[in-house]
Amino acid sequence: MGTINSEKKITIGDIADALGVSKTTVSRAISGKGRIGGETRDKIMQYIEEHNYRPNVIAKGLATSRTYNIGLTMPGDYDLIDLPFFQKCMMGVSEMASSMDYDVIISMVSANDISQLERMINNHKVDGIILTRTLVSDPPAEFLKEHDIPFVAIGTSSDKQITQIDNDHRGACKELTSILLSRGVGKMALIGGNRSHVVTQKRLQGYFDAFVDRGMTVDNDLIYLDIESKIMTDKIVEELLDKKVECILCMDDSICRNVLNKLKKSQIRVPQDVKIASFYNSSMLENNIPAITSLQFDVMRLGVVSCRLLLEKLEGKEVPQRTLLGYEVSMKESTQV
Amino acid sequence: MGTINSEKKITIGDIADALGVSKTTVSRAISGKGRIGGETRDKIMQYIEEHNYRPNVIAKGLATSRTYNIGLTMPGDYDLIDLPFFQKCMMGVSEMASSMDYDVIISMVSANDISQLERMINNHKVDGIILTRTLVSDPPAEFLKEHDIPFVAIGTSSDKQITQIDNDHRGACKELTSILLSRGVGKMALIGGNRSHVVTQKRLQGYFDAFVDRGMTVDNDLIYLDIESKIMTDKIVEELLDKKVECILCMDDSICRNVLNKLKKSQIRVPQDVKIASFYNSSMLENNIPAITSLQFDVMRLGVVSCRLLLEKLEGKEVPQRTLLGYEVSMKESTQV
DNA sequence: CTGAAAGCGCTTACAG
DNA sequence: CTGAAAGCGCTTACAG
Repeated sequence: MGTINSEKKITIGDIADALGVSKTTVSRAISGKGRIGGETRDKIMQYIEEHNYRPNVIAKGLATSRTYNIGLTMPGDYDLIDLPFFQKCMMGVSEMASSMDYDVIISMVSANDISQLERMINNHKVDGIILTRTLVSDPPAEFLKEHDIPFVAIGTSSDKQITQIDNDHRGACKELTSILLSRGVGKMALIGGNRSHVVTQKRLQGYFDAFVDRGMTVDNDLIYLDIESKIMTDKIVEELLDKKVECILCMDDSICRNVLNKLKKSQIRVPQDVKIASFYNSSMLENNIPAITSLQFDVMRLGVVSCRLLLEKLEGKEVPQRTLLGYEVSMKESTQV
Repeated sequence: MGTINSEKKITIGDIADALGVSKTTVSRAISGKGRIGGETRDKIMQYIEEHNYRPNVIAKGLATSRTYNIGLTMPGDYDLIDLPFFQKCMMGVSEMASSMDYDVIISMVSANDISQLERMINNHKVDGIILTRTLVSDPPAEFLKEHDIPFVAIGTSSDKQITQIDNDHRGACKELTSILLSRGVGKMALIGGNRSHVVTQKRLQGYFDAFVDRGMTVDNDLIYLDIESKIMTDKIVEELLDKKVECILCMDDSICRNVLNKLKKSQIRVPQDVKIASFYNSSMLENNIPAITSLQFDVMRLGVVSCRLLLEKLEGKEVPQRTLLGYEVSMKESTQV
């Protein structure tokens, strides 16, 4: 370990001097661009290897006006911070970026404060951006478009100009609903969040798709959206129990948890008295007793793929405007007949 | 918005030309370093304001051999990814960094793979590092020490050379234990995780402190450490019930959840049959029915403070080797007498 | 108080 | 196949 720090920060110039070649030649050996003799290159590469030379990415960036950094937005809202979704995305992004010798800079944004994002752009700290969610009115996306910054978004947007990567929520919801219908679960309620979220619409469509597919009609009285509080959830669950539903489909794990709590308080048993399933997974639900039937999405892959697409975009390649990733349906005790 | 992009990337040279001064002078006006005439400065600052000039941080970095980036390690282990702890730390770090015009680059590390960290350092992408946890044998910390990279660590380490920021776990555990003892809860078990983790030791000490303080003796038969699985937890809970404990103290929220699940399966009521408390908070426990008594730590502040200390260190200031942050004891239904 | 010049460590036409 | 030179956008002794 004494050797590690013995010769510090050797530069392209040092190599050139040591080997009696020009800096240009060294640069070419490293980048692989431009013609260079095989012998010369080998000599240089060997020296680099032996002396553990690492190019200064900052200097390279200044010369090529690139940073080899990509920005990743993370939600700054306090209520979202608990969701492992964003952390898993980040893992995927980081893994892919790292493998391509890029680094990822994070930026906390909320709907009404994108100042961190602005700073990052204005300071020219990144080559491109990954947005970890899409909004109906999307200030971060608007800002990036105005400033001509390459970016991709995890999520779905109606804006055709935005490169999007998302799970196939619609297809997944359709499949889960279908499976339950095929098992004879008829009176099936659906409760979900903000209907102005794109994902809410997708889930709703999937639910409808399943009924249409089987030639059945949806009972609109069993659909409740825009649920925003535990209190609302409690009230709705009571209504649903009065209506004697057989199953409650929850659009996400958070709503599902609230439903489960309410049922517990009301001493209703799952799945004996009512079945439960969730259109989104989380470890919380898996660990529940009974385990909850839910859709499983590979969130880390979402990060990997979106990072790959952004990097391709930065290379000037064409990328598909929308990429849909798969899912799994995980049937558990909570929907057992 | 047409104006936003109309004149792109103006440089210090452009300003100098436009105003008939030298680049040196412009640089001085911006940095505030070196003598400069009031009028000249005002003129330059006004121009900057009007033309929305933003210095190129990369170029500045190359000239000063700084990056204005700090690195933040995040655990790459899949089992830790669900913990909101790291995300909250990140929020705090990001907020402080941003306010000082620094950016934060993330790096996923696990005990047996610090290659991302190495890359970041070798590529000279950051000025310093924040480690979000400490390990008994700590490869990331060792690496940083060898390479002389300034860093601080969130957590506690026996290595006196490491600048550490941590919650006062010992004090907090002592206080919660004390409160319960003072309420007459006598037969109180303690169960926790890996005893080679520093935090486990701190919590254990706090528990002992409380007994010693009140002149009571600890029953070692009620202490179980190195719990690593649900199965172990289940077995231990059974033993504890046989021993007729009045209360089970869980060292963290994850263990606590497993205990609660086991109790539920065994139809043991909380708090009527046995009381429960946790030495660590999480929204999961707050939302539990009944709500669980626990220690509350302000994790975001941990991030803010550690970032502030790192930045001070980078300025060459002396910082305390160890900083302890406060806590709150949150008494809930689960320990009601 | 102000400026010309060198330098940070790389890349890349251009010329040979 | 190789090199001298200019340039990326800043900073900072040094000289005036």
